Amino acid sequence: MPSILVATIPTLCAECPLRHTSICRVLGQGDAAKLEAARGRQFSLRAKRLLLREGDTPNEVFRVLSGWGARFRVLANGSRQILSFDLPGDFLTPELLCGEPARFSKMALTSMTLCAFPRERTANEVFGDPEKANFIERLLVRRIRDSEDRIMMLGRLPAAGRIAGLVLDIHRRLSRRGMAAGSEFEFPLRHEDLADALGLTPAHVSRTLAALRQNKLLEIHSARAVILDREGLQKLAS
Amino acid sequence: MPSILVATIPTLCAECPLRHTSICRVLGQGDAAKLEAARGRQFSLRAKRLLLREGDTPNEVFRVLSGWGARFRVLANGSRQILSFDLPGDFLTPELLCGEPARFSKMALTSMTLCAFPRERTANEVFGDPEKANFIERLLVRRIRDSEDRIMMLGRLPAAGRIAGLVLDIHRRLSRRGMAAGSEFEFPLRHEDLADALGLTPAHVSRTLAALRQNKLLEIHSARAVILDREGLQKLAS
DNA sequence: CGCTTACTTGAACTCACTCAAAATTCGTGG
DNA sequence: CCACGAATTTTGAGTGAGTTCAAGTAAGCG
Repeated sequence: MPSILVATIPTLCAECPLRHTSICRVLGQGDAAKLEAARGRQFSLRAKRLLLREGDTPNEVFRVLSGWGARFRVLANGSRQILSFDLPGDFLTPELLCGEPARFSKMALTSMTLCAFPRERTANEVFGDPEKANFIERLLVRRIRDSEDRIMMLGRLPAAGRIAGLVLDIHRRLSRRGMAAGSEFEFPLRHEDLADALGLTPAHVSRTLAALRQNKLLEIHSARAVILDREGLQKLAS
Repeated sequence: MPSILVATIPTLCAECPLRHTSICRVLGQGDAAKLEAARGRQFSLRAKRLLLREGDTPNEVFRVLSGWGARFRVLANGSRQILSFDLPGDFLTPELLCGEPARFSKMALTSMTLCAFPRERTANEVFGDPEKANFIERLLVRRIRDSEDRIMMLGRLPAAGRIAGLVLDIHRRLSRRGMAAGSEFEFPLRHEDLADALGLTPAHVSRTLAALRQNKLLEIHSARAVILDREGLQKLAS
């Protein structure tokens, strides 16, 4: 076991760039002190560590401050299906607010920093107020939409289209958070992660990415992605 | 245009076997008169008719009294991806309660009978009361779960496993409603419907069903399905 | 009974997989 | 800063599951 670890200096909510968005806006309502009071611990997680195991009923929910994660399930035959990726700023596990056991695991893909919120207190806070409940409602509806987009991709698109769709989706999510410089952005996913999300094998992901690069559509190099031809990708992902 | 049509005698809520379940329980709370007041028209729909077109913002939501339907989207290349099947008793389009435009179409696969509820009034009724809102919340969470099950199937299972998983899922849903006689039940889906839901072609669905039949796992004949080996199917669908 | 729709089956093909080895990149410790 | 080992990516050859296209068969339905 290697020596550890960054003694993280917790970010104060008052100084957090994310405090006006997502769950933090809902819980803080513009008041940093109130938000700080709602928040639990803040902590880091190294790559490949599990944040949550299928069947767990965690007593915290989270917000991602930095780093990428994956939500996945493992089949009987041992293969992994990634259901979604967790990006910086995401509020994690709205579906676990009610205290049901998780139907999925969550793993850090890069090292991550997370803010934790006590589950039960947060649930009470949120479901006690129709307007706040509406926020969760929207999150759930968005997750349905995203799942169904994925179903479309898996059911009806060839490998190149699936990759195009996923990359565009991630780019859109990062852009909205100001985390993409135009068409270029961080992209720490390994081929194996892409494969497990898209129903492919790492080898075929490699070949397909090579083809996309050759056709001047998309470049992925050393944990960065560059969209060269948005139109073209969009067409592939119809 | 063929001559029409069954002058349906509307089922009275007081006599409806579904009145104590799902949305009808929520809206009626045991009082048939109250439910009758909440309900709008009741009507029939012939097979292949659209109930809803992608982009629509319908001013009604529905409950299926009888018949099967499909929720689907159509890709640029014209291919159809079925996202889910609507069975008798299902409450349709909880995600449209809020008045957002539909991201999918809905079609009757067999002839259907539906009860309509005015959307806006129902939404107010439901979201005004935390307990009722909770019902919708659960529906949404279940839909997420179902979508993610489908993602698993499409991403990681071969054709036989996908079919096994879908048939077991439908059997489970029908059983809960008392609509399956043990391991035998109505199954009006065409091979094309299965194919469009499972990311396959009708030809391959036919071949795979033949194999399942040969292995004494599952028989589908003239709109009926018989589960011969539940264990075996479950294993295929891991 | 005839027509349409759905299902089955065959042959050729293709996309993606498997298995394996080579090349590259990354992380770590010296 | 370099060197080493581990992880990841690339590439190749062979295979297989599922597709496409087409023809033939069976099953509903008016």
